[in-house]
Amino acid sequence: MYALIDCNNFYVSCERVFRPTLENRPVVVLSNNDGCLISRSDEAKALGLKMGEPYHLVRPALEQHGVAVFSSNYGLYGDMSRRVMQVLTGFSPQVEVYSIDEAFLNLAGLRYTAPDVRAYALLIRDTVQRHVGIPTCVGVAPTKTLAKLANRLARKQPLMERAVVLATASECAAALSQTPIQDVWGIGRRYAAKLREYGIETAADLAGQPESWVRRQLGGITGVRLWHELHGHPCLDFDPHALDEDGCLLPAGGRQRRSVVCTRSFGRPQHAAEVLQEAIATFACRAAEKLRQQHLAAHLVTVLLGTDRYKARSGPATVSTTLTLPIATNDTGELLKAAHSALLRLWRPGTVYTRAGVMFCGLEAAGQVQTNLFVTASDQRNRPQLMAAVDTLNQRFGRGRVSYAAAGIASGNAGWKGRSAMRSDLYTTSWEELWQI
DNA sequence: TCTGGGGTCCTAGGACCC
DNA sequence: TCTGGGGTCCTAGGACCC
Repeated sequence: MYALIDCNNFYVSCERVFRPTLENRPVVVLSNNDGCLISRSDEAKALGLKMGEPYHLVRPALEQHGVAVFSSNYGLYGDMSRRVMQVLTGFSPQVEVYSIDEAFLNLAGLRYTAPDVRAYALLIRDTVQRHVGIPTCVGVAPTKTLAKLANRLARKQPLMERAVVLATASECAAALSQTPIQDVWGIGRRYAAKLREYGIETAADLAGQPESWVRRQLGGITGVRLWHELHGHPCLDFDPHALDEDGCLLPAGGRQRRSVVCTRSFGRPQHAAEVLQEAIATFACRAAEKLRQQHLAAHLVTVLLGTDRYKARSGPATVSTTLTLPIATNDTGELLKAAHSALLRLWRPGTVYTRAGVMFCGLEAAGQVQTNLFVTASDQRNRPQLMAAVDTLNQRFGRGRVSYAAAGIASGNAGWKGRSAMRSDLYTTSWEELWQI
């Protein structure tokens, strides 16, 4: 049996922990650049506000209804997430962190410290609420896909009872027939529309089709796995995170990451090469930091430039180019050089860009990098120590405290930087912004 | 003026190898 | 009538997740 614990309206719930007066009031959190609505309280959902709606379009309605609005504060959400996951490690030795706000627990072979599975699920829920202040839903079932489905059903329950267990075949069957096809994990908008054309409206309808038909319609093996999962046969990997001696989750999961990305929309559209160069350098520095944090090195560097997605145009909205480095690296200096030449290859005078980004692929474990015949040891001497020193300083004194000049001087008026006008404080991770009572 | 960011997996087709 | 078998790597495109 797997349990899926999912935080309710996670970003909004994080804001409410530190602003309890926002309980029972409509609250929304915006995406980067204050662009879209990406988290809504139940009250905000009841007002008809939709996921992903552009802020500038719904702003009058938000003001009219007195909705509390926050820019996103990933420093805070990341730390709250870490706390939630930490609590979950007390309920199973096998925790798979699936996203910032949800995790799977493997319950196989556990002796519950509760009368039955449902009581255990509720105990998990109550403990997260009490220790971290975040409300959750718990779904328990024989496969991850069914646990997802159980979790969705739990969301409809009264606040204190949000746990659903699907143990028997009849419980699973009832849950399948209650679930609209578009709510099944792995069925997105396209597949849902396609399946509805064949008269498939619920998860039960899909499970009732022959396996071969599902294979043909739903992208081959992916569809077959989904079908078996709905029938209660686990097909998806469970990748528990390793725990250290203190029971803390180690950052790297079972499998190695495939790519590390940093992309941003600009506060205002940009065309000048020097400005784009500064933005790209900033993103490359940030992504290189992430590489080192995860002990990875990259040998493919991709730079992306995006134009207005919502304007009529000829040609693609995003252009990109990739450079291959002879040897994988996580040295910011080398990655900056590569990103810079990729940018020069891509940039066209007179074009107005609204977004840009840097992507590192071809990842290898740092320290086990395949080298080549023509590299001499002195090329690399002291560079890892330099990077480690830069990272240590920035960790201790704040991000960007020590930086490359190519990334620009923090003047605060760089037009490419995104808006974030309504960000709450970093209550739990910054000495300057500690929660004040 | 104004519409996010960061990921994953799978398939098909082409080019190439022995 | 009629042209093998078994592979790898890369790219583009499509779908999905939160």
